Parts: sequence; structure tokens; C-alpha cells
Amino acid sequence: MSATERDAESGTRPKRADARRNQEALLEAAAAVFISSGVEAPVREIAAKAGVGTATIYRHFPTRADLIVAVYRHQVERLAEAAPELLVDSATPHAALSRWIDSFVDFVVTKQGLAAVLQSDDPCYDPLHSYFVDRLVPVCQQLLDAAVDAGEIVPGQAPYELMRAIGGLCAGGDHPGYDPRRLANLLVTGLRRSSDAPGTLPETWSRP
Amino acid sequence: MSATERDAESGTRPKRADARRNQEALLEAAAAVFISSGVEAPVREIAAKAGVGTATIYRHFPTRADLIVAVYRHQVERLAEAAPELLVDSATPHAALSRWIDSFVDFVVTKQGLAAVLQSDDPCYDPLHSYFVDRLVPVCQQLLDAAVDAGEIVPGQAPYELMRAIGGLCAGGDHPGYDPRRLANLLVTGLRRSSDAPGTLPETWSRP
Amino acid sequence: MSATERDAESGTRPKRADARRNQEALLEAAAAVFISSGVEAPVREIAAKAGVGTATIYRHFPTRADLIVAVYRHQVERLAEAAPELLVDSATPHAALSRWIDSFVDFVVTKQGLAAVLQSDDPCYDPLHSYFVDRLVPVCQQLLDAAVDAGEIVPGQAPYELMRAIGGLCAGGDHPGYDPRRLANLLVTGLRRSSDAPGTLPETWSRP
Amino acid sequence: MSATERDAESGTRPKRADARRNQEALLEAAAAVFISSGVEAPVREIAAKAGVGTATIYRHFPTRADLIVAVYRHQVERLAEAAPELLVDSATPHAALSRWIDSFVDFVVTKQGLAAVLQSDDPCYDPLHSYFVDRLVPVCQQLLDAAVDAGEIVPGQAPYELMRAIGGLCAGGDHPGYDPRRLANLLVTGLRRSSDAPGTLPETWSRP
DNA sequence: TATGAATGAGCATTCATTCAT
DNA sequence: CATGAATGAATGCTCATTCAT
Repeated sequence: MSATERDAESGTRPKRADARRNQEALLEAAAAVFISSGVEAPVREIAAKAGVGTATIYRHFPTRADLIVAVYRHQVERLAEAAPELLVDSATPHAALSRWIDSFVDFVVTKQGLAAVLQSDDPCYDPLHSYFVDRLVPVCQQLLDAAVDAGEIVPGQAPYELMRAIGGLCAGGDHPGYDPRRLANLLVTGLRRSSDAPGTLPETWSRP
Repeated sequence: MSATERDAESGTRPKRADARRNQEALLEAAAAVFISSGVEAPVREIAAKAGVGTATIYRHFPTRADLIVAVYRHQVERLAEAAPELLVDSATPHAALSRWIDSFVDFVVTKQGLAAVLQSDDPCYDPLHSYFVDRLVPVCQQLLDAAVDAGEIVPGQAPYELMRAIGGLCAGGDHPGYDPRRLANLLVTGLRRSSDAPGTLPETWSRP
Repeated sequence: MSATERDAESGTRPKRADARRNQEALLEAAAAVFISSGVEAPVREIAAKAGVGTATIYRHFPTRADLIVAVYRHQVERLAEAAPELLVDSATPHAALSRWIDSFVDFVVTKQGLAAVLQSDDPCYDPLHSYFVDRLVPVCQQLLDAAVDAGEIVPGQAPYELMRAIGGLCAGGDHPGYDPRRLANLLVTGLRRSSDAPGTLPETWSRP
Repeated sequence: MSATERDAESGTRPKRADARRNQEALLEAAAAVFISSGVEAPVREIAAKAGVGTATIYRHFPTRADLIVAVYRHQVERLAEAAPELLVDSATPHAALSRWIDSFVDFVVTKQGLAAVLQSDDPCYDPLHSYFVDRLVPVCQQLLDAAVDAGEIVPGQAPYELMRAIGGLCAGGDHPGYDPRRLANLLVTGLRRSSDAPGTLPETWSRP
């Protein structure tokens, strides 16, 4: 009989309940601390906020990346799931892409330091990168493909590259007048087929 | 004859020789370390690389911001001075802007962590921010103005915001397939007057 | 049964045993080091002597003032509590005052650097000052008042000033022939009503 | 022919003039810095204030003690020379002692950190101690002797001990209400023959 | 299983002193 | 003889991680 089965049967396993409660307290606390002090906030701060010992964090989330993934999983999932609806609801695939990028910006920009971590080369964040890539890159690819198929944007834009760029752009911070949404959409606008007005705009900026 | 006069005449500078050599060694070492370990690398590492004591760094560059500014001053100046020539040499102001952005990207992208520092809120970096802003924002403004005047891009794009965005975008790093130049130019392309082909592309994504 | 309850019952305190042992080792080590190297001895030295890491000190005593207070708390308390008994046991209030000053001198003179720190303006020592003032000034005041009421000494001597003076006087050190007790009592003797022999001694030196 | 003689003859030795000028600038600067930052102020601060290199300080004053002695020599001399006059001018030897102590207090109390240094055990300050002791202790002894001979104070008070006590007492600082002059004189008052009113005051405070 | 105490490496920074110029 | 650049040891403090209870 597995622990899970026993749980399902009795429902009286206090330990498990404790653990789950801890896990949730931890996620809440981490989310709060991530916002106030960034995703690289000291472990102790998170533990203190959650009212648990530091080692408890390590038990539940061996690496910081695990914790970050757990904290943002819901939002990442929602982001991933939103794409199909957007494709249906929007006037054009490009509009869907644009709106999805908006959501992505909203997500990244509110997480102090998330963008920085996503750009970090530190291997300790590899699981974090993997999760984001696995979950969001296909979705972004889908949106890009749709827009390409509709002839709205030029083909060939790698979704990972685009998201990475937008991530970096979101790291700009809260400075007054800095509008990550607008800037991200500038990027997406830049993808538009310049052949909208064929021949009129020489690609003067193209690099050799 | 004062020491200063002798210096001016002979160029021997008896006292300063060591100091200048050290200063240069320091700048070289710092540049190298900034690339390998980022601009927030430990002072000790830079000192070790330069073969000097740590205090020597503090003598020449009291704050880290001073050191960073010194290391990049030449390149920033070249960047600032390049704009007028680009305006003359390029087919259109937009092309000049695009090429200048290329140079800016080339500059930022090779400095590990520079983008991050430029985005930091830490007041210790204020002098660094000031220097970059004072030196480059007017130049970027000039290029933007020219492109606006030529009817190539929409008006109203703040140069600081644009540069900040590009800075963040450059923080994307060295990942294979990540092309900051192209992405930055996507941004600039996004600024183009969509009226190039008036009416053809509904601005479905435009923000309120 | 919670850990707290178990503690209350058995006194085993499974968790705190180590911590308490360390705390005590720390206090002992600090006391020893304070004597040999003064109360401003490097944190590392105390940690080494106690056989703990430096951070352990910071855990138990976030500031140096905390550590100093903890080290001397017992002695300060004894000093504070001794006054009432002295007033009862001594022939006169002045004698009680004198004996209390003796104890105060004994306390201060054995703590290398304590006097200096008590005189320091560094705000980091404010809590230390406060503790000493809060605990000892009222006691000294009480003794002074009693002596004044008995007509033994002139009124108006601020206890804080007196203690500060004695503190400084104790900083004289261990030099042979230097007798802080005697000197401090000279001070207290100086407070005596000169009207012991009214009119005989012109107060030529009296300050306005 | 000694260097001094040659100087006297020719008066053209620029080097010597420079050196002397430096020495004086140094003394002035040191005096100023000692007041503002204490006698343990960084060497560089003094050098900067004097407009000389740090090594120049070491040339003129190999140790800090040398510098301190030089800075205060004039005032110490005046203090030493004042005693005879005071003995003549004052109504009684005790009054002279008291007034001299006043001057001593005035001297010590205005030198930030001088008292602390005078109490330091650091052998690097031995020359400083020696100078003060050699110059002032005999003077104080003389004043004490006179007062003893006049029957005003009890015999046996070592002058060095008294001065050390007063020095420590002066370290009390600038705190409002802290009056080192008064406290020092309390000490001297304490020396008075209690037999002014013989038998009236039992030496209740005397320690076994 | 949860705890939180302990760890100790790591960092920025200061300063007295020396030495090449 | 004067300079001031270089030194590098010393210190306070933080934080991620481990481990005994």
C-alpha cells in the first residue's frame, strides 16, 4: 500500500497535511517575497515569511529554480493555455500574437528579477529555463506560425529568441515612462511583412 | 621649472609613469574581467588580473561606477561621435538610426552584466547611469528626430526608453541563434510609420 | 504534545541544547577576549576563541553592543541590586555611596576598553549606553540622594556625570600604583559638604 | 661647520627652508586634524590638509607619538612654566594646584582622543607618555608638595596618578552637563585634609 | 519530517607603511 | 629631500547550505 493510497483511504495523515500546508505557505510567501525583494531574495526571508525553517524550503524545493518554477507554474500554465483561445477570439493571428505577448509581458514585468534570472547563464537555473522553454516556446511558435501562415509576419522568427528578447526588455523596470508592453509590441510590429507595401521600404537596416 | 612644466616638455613624467602604467593595466584587466565575469566581478579578481593590490583600484577609481565608466568611456565616446557621420553617410535617417543601434548593440552585448547594471536601481550606479544618459541619449534623440522629420518613423519615441529596451534585449547573452542586432532592429522597424501602406494593416494590437 | 510542552516538562530542550551551549561558550569567550583585547576586539577573535563560526556570533548577538551587554549583564545587575543593601548595611549613606562606587570601579576597571566604549559617540553603542544608564544611573541617584538628605554631601551632583567621570578615571589601566578605587573615592570625598569646617577653607577654586 | 651654522651664515639653503616650512605646515595641519578627527586620525588626512605627501610626515615625525608631541609641545611647555607663577599669584598652594589642574583639563579636554592615547598601553605611544611624564609630573609634584607643606592636603598623592585620573576623566567628552573642570577639582578637593575639622569625619569609606 | 543553529567562504573597504621616482 | 602610488593585511558582515536534534 503506497503512501498515496493510504492518504486517499484515511485522509487522517497529519504529516501529509502539514507538509501540504507548509508547501502552500511556502509558495505564498515566496510569491510575496519575490515581488518585494526579487526572485533572488535570501532564503531566510522567504522562510521567515512562511513561518518555517529554511531547511523546509530545501526539502520541498531542493533548488531555487524549483521554487521559482513552483511559484509561477499556475501563471505559466494560464499563459500557455491562453494561446488557443486568443487565436480564436482575435481578428487576426497577429493580433492574437500581440495580445499573448502582452500577457507575457505582464507576467514577466511584475516579477522582480525574473527576467534577469531567465537570462542568467548560471546552470542552477537550467531547470527554470527548461520549464519556461518547454511550456511556452511551443505556444509562441504556434502563434508565430499562425501569423506567418496568414501572411502577416515574415517567417523565420524563432520563438525562443523572441521571448528572450522580450524578457530582457521587461527587465527595464518600473521607471516612469518605460512601457514594456508597447516596446514588446514594437518588436512584434517589426516582424510584419514589410511587403505590406512591397518595394516601398528598402531594407536599409539589414546587416551583411 | 616646475615638475609640470618638465612633464609638458620632456614627456618623461617621472612620477606618473608607474601610476599611468598601473591605470592602464587596471583598465585592461577590468575590461577583461568584465567580459568574463561581468561588471560586478569582485574587486579582488580585477586586482589580481592587473597584478596590483586591491587598494590600488580604489585609488584610481574610488567607486565601481568610476571604473566602469573609465573602462567604457572610449567606446561610449566613439558611439556618441559616430552619429553625425552616420546621418551623412546613410541613405536615410532611418538607416542611420538603424546602423547606430547596431553599434550600440555591439557595444552592450559584449559587456557581460553591463545591461543589468544599467538597469539596476542601486544608487551607487547613478554616476554610471548619468554618464550613459548624458552622452548617448541626446545622440539617439538626434537620430530619432531626423528619422521623424524624414517621415520614416512615428514621432514620440523617447530615446531613453528605446535604449533601455535595447539594453535589456542585449542582456539575452551569447546563446546560439540569439541575434541582438536583428532584434534591436526589429524594434526600430516597429517604429516605422505604419502608414507606409496606409489602411492595409489594422492596428488591432494597439494599446489604449 | 508540543516541543514546548515537552521542554517545560522534561527540561530536555532537544533543540536548544547546542544553541545554549554555544551561547554560553560565546559569552565566556567574549568575556575572556574583552579582557585580553578589549571590548572592540575583532569578531573573528571571539569566534575563534569560542570555537564557532563568525556568523554564530551575529545570530546570537546581532550587534556588538548586544554582545557587550550580554557579557556584562550579570555584573551590572548585581551592581544595581547591591545599592539597597549597602544603604542598610553602611554606617552612613555616604559610606554606602563610597562602597558602591568601589564596586562600580571594580567592575569597570577589569574590562579593557569598556570605559572607552562607554564614552564613545558611535551610535552603534547607543543600546549599550542606554542599558548602563537605565540600570545604574537611578541607583547612583538613589545613593547620592540619600547622602544629600543626610547632609553628608553637597546637592546637585548628577549621577550620570559622576559615573562618567569614574568610568574615565578607571580607564587609567593597570599601571602599578594607579589605584582607581582610591581616586574614585577622592571624587566622592570631594562632594562632601565643605561646611564640615565652615568658613575655614575659602573656595578659591570654585567655578561659577 | 654644522648645518645649522651654515644656515645662519648664508640663509640661502632652500632645502632647509622648504623643510622648515613643511614642518610648520604639518604641525598646523596636524593640530587642526587632531581637533576635528582626534589624534588617531588617518595619516593621509593630515598630509592632505598640510598639502604634503604622506611620506613627508614620516620623514619629519617617524612615529605618530613624535608628531603628537611636536604638536602639543608648546602648550605642554606653557603648562609646565605656569606652575611657579600660579604658586606666587594664588592665595594658597591648594588654589594654585586647583588652577593648574584647570589649565591641564582645558588642555586635555580640547584634544579629541588625547586622553585615550595617554591611557593607551600601546608601546608606540611610549615616547609620548615619557614626554608628558617628564615635563608635567615634576610640576604637578611641586604643586602637590606645596599644598602638603601648607597643610592643605593630605600627603602621599602621586602626581602621575592624579594626572592620569584627570586625563581619563577628561575623556568624558563634550556631553552637555559634563564639566571636567569641576570634576577634576572635586578630585583635588578630595585631597584636602579632612582634619580641617579634626575627628568630625570618620573615614568611613576607607577600604581595608 | 521539520527545524533553525552553525558554518565559513566571500566581499568591500580602510589604513599604516614602504619605496621607486 | 619630497612625493604619493602601491601594498596587503585586517575587519565587519551576509548568505546559501548542511546537519544534529
